[in-house]
Amino acid sequence: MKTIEGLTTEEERAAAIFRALGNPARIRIVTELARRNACVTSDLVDVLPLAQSTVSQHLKVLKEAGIIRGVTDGDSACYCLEPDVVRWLATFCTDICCPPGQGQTGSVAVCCD
Amino acid sequence: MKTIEGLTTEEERAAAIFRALGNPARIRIVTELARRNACVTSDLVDVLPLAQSTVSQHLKVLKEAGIIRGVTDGDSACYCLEPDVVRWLATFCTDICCPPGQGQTGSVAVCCD
DNA sequence: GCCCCTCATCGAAATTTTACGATAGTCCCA
DNA sequence: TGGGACTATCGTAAAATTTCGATGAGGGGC
Repeated sequence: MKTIEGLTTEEERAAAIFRALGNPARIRIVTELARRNACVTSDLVDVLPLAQSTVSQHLKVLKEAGIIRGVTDGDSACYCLEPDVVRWLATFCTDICCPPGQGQTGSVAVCCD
Repeated sequence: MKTIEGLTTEEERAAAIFRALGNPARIRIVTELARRNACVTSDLVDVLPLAQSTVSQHLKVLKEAGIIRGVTDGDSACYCLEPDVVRWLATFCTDICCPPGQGQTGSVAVCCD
């Protein structure tokens, strides 16, 4: 993938997070963490039809993107969401539709109809 | 990529949209469309350091994910955002942090500290 | 008609992602 | 000390993505 110069920090961050979330298994992990508040790896392995090593790999991707947090205390690992990041992402999406500083009710117009 | 059975429709849709947005060039296209409201392909080719065919490919991916709309009237092609989809995505993210039906101020707790 | 401009699609090469089994590390319990 | 449970990492094979140049389709102007 070619590097796009001139991207803002926000855009780069958003692309990285979107990429991490753009996989069915990882979406499932995130929604499962949201539902349970916290999971150990084996919980997620039970939920997903994937090998343990693959789930571990997905967890690594999510962790590197800052979407989840994980602490390995001894022999089990506890994962949970990083809610601030998901909230930041929601704001990023909202800002695309209703850019701040473009009028109070400003909303992106649809051009092609 | 393996299919994950048991995904909800929402999760599948979210994964598809996230995947489409998980690329710096496509994020740039989306923010550019948000800023200008509408662009023809050549506008975007000028903004991105990529070949015209590559930009066209990215536009196709975004269109197939339902994120943008494009009409080809004769010679030029006009693209714009599909704001409802982006708004839906923002709601999806918000719901992960603050799941509906889990108490009024319900927010995902952080487990690992 | 003929050429130019704009854009989409095709085919191919390089890179990245996805997935698995095998392996190694860490802790707990007997 | 030895074995079992739980995870992370490594190596690798298959699949998908990303990018480009070349080509094709469609309209407008000379």
